[in-house]
Amino acid sequence: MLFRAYGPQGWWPGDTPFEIMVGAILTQNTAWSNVEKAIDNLVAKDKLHPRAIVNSRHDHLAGWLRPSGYFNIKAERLKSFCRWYLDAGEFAGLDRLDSAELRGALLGVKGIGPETADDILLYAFNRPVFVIDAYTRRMFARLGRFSGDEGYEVMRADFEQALGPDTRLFNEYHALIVRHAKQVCRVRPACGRCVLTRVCPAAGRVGR
DNA sequence: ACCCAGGGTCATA
DNA sequence: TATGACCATGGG
Repeated sequence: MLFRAYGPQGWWPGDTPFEIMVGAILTQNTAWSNVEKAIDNLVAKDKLHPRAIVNSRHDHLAGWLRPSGYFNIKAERLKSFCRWYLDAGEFAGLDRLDSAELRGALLGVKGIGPETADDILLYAFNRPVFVIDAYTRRMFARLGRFSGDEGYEVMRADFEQALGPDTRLFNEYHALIVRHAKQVCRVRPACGRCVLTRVCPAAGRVGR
């Protein structure tokens, strides 16, 4: 199905675990194309490092993050995350924790909610965690598997139980859903993309 | 000109 | 627990 159409995605876009984490925070409710611009700014200033970010002035950091939207909030979130990340011993220190501990620790960082935490767990730490995003909620609500207003944890548990603890599968599965969302909607009747959008001519309105 | 995007926090009831 | 306001840019 989706895999047939798009092939392996090899997600997440980003070369290092830290870059993946930064992207996960910056992409909150934001188009990825805008996140790329912000990350490019950080790279151009050689600031894509936790220490450099912690030491940056707020107005400078916010300026670099500007294209990704919510730049004042995201500057604070990135800083609080980087402070925590350094204190925790960066990747090596955190990678010692088991998935439940690591998830709990991530959720304790201001600015990191369930979805961002799971992006980081799955794509930066390669832990078997299934990411529930807006696309996934809408798609499976319209397919009838969920009503659309279940809690995040309920859906995550259901997917993880149904698919088994398979990091590579979780990785591809979520990536393919998002990949499909980038597909242009070809008018009606069966645009194929409408299961992922808020409003669909055929399926009505679902979820958040 | 409008709608939306790979959410999260905080205030309120 | 459950809504709602708020954050803000850029592309279609």
